[in-house]
Amino acid sequence: MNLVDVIEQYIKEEVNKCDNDILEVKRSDLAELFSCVPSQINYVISTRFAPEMGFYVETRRGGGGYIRIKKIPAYEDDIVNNIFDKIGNKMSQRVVNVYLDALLDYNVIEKDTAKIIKVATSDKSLQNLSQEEKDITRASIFKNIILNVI
Amino acid sequence: MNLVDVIEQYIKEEVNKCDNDILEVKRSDLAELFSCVPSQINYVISTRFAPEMGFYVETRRGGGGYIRIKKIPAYEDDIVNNIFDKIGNKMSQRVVNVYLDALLDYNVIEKDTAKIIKVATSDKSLQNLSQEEKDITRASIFKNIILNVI
DNA sequence: AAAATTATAGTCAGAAAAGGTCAAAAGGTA
DNA sequence: TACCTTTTGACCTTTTCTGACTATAATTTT
Repeated sequence: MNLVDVIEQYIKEEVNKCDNDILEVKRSDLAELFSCVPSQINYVISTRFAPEMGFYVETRRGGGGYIRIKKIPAYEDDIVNNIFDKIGNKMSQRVVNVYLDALLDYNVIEKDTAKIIKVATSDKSLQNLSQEEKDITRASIFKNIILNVI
Repeated sequence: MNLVDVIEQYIKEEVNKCDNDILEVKRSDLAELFSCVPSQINYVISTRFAPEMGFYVETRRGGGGYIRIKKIPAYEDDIVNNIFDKIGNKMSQRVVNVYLDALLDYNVIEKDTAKIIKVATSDKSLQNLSQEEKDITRASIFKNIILNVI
């Protein structure tokens, strides 16, 4: 497993441990913990904790600076509609996973179903298409499944 | 025996040795092991480990990249095997339905799964694509899901 | 209060570490 | 010979990691 993956997993676990799903850390502490340069942490944050991946990140520089990572709460009431509304006409594979996780969290779908949707919308299944077409098709498939199956 | 065949056999043995029949290797390691160019490995994968042959292959580029080869056990089933033999790289919506009915008939898949496949491969879900792209993508989604649910 | 210092975090470009593609050359076979 | 399969290599793309330099906030000094 890559360093990014290790750090990503660590942060996710820590976030889950926290009340309100808000974690506050010092970038330099993380860097030290994983023996890497501080900018590696920025790399992890930007590739794995972007808003479209279901996280809000706030930071502050200077003395007492921090990185605050918050899991975006899924709205319990009518999560399906909420997700549907948030979907634009393009979706990356990662974003699909974020929503599937949320749907699983709230027991809207089962693990097997999530797996099937994941495969249906995977880059692998859409491999003959360009990146743009992949993302558009993914969003379309996902929406249709939500409307017709869930 | 050709190099392709040697590598094919090696991979098959290794996959069998693995738990869950999932093998993860580095392309460069394989290439080194068999003293060949890395792209030879791609040749082996694409000619011997295609979905039609009962394998599911995922890869990842970049640092820490890999090739993951998964054997689909149920592929030994005659029904599945037969269907895969017949599917080309394009499928119309009608053909998808025919095969779904067959798979349902033989209890290879469940009703819910069939429904998701039907929606995912519908013209509606693929509406942004040309007819040709629709049919290719449909076949790809169909194969990938079947390989992952049976 | 202003200036200097210290403590953080951010940015960006380039190196490194993979895997992918495609076409040409080589080898076999009907 | 004509065709199909295999092998090779040059070039491409993606992902990760590193480090030099920049920006901002708090604290200390003058």
